[in-house]
Amino acid sequence: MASNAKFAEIASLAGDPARAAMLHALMDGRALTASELAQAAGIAPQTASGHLARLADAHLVAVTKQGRHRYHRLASADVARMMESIMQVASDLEDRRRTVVTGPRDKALRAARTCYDHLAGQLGVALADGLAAGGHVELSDEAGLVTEKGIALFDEIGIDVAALSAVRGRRARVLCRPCLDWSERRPHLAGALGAALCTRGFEDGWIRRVEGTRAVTVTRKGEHVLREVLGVRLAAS
Amino acid sequence: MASNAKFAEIASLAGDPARAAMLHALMDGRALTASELAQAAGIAPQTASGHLARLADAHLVAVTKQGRHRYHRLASADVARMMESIMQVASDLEDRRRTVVTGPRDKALRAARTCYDHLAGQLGVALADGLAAGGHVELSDEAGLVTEKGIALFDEIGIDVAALSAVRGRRARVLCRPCLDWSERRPHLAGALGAALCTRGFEDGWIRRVEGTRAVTVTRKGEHVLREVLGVRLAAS
DNA sequence: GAGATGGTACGGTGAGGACCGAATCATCGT
DNA sequence: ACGATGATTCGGTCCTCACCGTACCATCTC
Repeated sequence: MASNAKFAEIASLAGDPARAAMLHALMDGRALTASELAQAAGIAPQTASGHLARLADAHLVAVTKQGRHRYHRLASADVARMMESIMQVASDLEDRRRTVVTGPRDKALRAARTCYDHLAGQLGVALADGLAAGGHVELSDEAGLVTEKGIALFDEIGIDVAALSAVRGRRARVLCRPCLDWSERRPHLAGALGAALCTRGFEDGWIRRVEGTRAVTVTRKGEHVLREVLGVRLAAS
Repeated sequence: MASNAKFAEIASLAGDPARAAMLHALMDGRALTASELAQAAGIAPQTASGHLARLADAHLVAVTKQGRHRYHRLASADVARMMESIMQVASDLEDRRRTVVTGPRDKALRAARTCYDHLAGQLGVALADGLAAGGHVELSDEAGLVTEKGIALFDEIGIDVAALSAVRGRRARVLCRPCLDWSERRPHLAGALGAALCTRGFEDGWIRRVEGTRAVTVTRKGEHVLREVLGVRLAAS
């Protein structure tokens, strides 16, 4: 099969530690400059430049030129999904080998972070659990759906579920994808709905980015909304 | 983050052409011997042995010793999903570069093949389309669900949907995962339901494996069942 | 214009690893 | 027990590629 070569090419590109670190840094969905990515990977700018050229050539990252800066971002949601699925296998491996203890530096990341365009970590899982417990979504390891009740709830907070995808069924809509969380090993919300919730959260000030990382913090306002409206039960931090 | 190293390790393992070919050969879900995999990858047995040891160490493949043979299979559905997601990105790349013409040797594979534990290719897509058109499942790019009507239909052909997963909702069940087809670029059925349909197809003689490949053929009986019961419209081959 | 900063080619060095030949171990058939 | 077959280990060769020093191009600032 001809595509075996392409397969190996893609996997190999993601398989270099430096490139993996750069791709990892882009997983929050933002666009970063070449220098920032070089620093994230801990390599010299020239080296990073070479790597980024290869990643762009393979359409793993997209480049936007802006003045003397070149902004790099993940090329598509497909790439992000690929990264997630590799992370899933990698964290499985980590578990089986039972080597490292949870690094204290990861604490903020494990509590709440963005994963490309949606929320992950304990917050992401708690959000998914809360919505599932309230009967607003139904989730399994492999698929998910929004219920009628969920459609009403999301409408309340300004998310038009119908607009998120072509209308299909009447009773329920299929546009919420479960995404196994590598730190919690439980599904959280991804897909169009997960992205919309995350965006809404930033816009309405429920959550805020921690400068320079994928971690996010929940604001006081956010605590209230999450608990009262979305049924999220957050462990005391 | 500590898991970056593991990530790179996994991706790097999948990124070698020889190992990629072996993993590819295992994508039909069967277990193959070391020699068979060596031949599939076009390398000497000693080389394959080394590769397989590394793949097993990273828990990408699982090994079953049986007499003087050692059978290797994909370690988990997670690994298969990872492969699929990489294939997705790789086929995207292939499209954009517009280099190769569809190889004539791939014809059988494009028509109908297994993808780990479910059906793919034109057959897989047509099956998904037929079930969706009949209102038995609802599919989007990111999620899928089985309708009440679908539950009844699958019960008719001997698939107990309730038994496939823990019971959650009443109206619909979420255990059918869409899986983008790399050759058709349309979703087909994966997940527990996709696997069950594929198994049922082999057991009841609707489809048959083509020796030594992932391709499958539809039997005369299968044509009938697919058309009359499942609403599949197959293009004349 | 001159200087500063982000980013990109080019060349050489060094390490990791893919590969196979030869030898060894394990298991099956007779 | 003996040869045949599947599979692994060891040793050595070769090549790819990640990395950075140096030099160069592009853009912004003054």
